[in-house]
Amino acid sequence: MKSRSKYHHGELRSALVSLAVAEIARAGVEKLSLRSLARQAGVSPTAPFRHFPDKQTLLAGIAIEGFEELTGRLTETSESNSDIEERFIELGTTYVGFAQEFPVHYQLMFGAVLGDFSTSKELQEAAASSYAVLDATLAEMKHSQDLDHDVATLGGLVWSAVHGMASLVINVPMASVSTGADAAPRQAVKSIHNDMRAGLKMVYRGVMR
Amino acid sequence: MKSRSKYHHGELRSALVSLAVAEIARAGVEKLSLRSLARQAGVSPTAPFRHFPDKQTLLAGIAIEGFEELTGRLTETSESNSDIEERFIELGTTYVGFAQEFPVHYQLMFGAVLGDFSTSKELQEAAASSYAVLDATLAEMKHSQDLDHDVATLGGLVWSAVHGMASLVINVPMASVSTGADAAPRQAVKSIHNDMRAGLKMVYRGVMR
DNA sequence: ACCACAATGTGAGCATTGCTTACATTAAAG
DNA sequence: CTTTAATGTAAGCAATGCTCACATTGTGGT
Repeated sequence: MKSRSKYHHGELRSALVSLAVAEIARAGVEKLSLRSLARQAGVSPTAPFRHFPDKQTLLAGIAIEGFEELTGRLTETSESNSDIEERFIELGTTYVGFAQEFPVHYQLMFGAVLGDFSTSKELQEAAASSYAVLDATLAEMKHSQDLDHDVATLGGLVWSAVHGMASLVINVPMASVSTGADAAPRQAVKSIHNDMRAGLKMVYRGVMR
Repeated sequence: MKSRSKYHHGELRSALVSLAVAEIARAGVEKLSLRSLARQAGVSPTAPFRHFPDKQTLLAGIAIEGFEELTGRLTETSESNSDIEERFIELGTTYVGFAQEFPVHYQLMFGAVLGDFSTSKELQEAAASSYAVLDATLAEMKHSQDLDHDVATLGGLVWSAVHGMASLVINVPMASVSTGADAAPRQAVKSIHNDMRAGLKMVYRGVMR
């Protein structure tokens, strides 16, 4: 039960994260203000500091939340696909799908705003968990398929392609550029996005013998 | 000749851009301060506003500078490679090479910090120029090679892979993560980076019939 | 050579921000 | 039920982005 007096918010931490994500989506990370978040949450300007030592850590919190969600999705995808090639491809679509649904999180997870992850052990671990799922699949492929390139190179290539797709789907700076004759790039992105499975298959076959 | 009195800086605009790039590389875009730049340039705190209406525009200026440099490099690469496949591959290495040498610029050009490009016509045009070079090569490939996929999809795939490589080479959040057993991702990136040509060839062959 | 004028830089100042420090209230544990 | 840790508040400081009124300088038209 909740006390009538709202001296204690009760869910401030998670409320701040949600509000921050919404604010970033609306106005960009550049104009995010802790005080504004506090106002929206109906709390004093200094209350947020009881949950995050500073602004950076609040942002890191969003990234951590993102990695946790991503890890969950990747794990689920991995477990529900026994065929290795199928799994490989589905992991890619899951990855890009996540980026689509959580653009703000993704941007914090892979953008340069957060700088080096070394400042937060929690962040490092959350990120490592996500990559562990991908690594596992890669390792299995190494044994179950005849690759003509080492797994490291394969991983880099695939990761590059998938990560690139995700980035483009999110940012698509071209959305504003391609208004006329130069609409090709945008269509390209849209196309590759619409037919992600085909795209990954192409990469896959470029690597396999 | 320069007047002895330095009431007028003379090169303030470009000086501010350089200083800003250095500052971002050192401390991140989050703690960039116009006043600090002014101090470093030895001018009053309000002087920068004579060259940029606001902070965002200063950042956009960096991105524009980046697109100009990139366009120049891509053009040069394109002109010095007559063979189409060779050109295709070299464009990719040039792209990633640029990202490596100008990480701050790249981050502003393709990150989410700048939001929608629609705020600056100059930015839109600078970006369009860069993509024009890639589009041209893609269009030529369509006619000189037998592709089993339309050029739009091909463009998206290649752009994704190259852009992804560039992003990873720059950010490599893993640089801090992979300190122990999970060093695989980093090696993957390093490998794909070291052997960029081979990587692009894989993609290329995945797409070609 | 002059001088009006646009370009560039200055100084003071305002609202807002991140963050600190000292204190208040509440929830939880003993 | 009391002690204590968790959580929130109030006041305040230095720094920032930006505006406005004013100063200085370079430049083009006569």
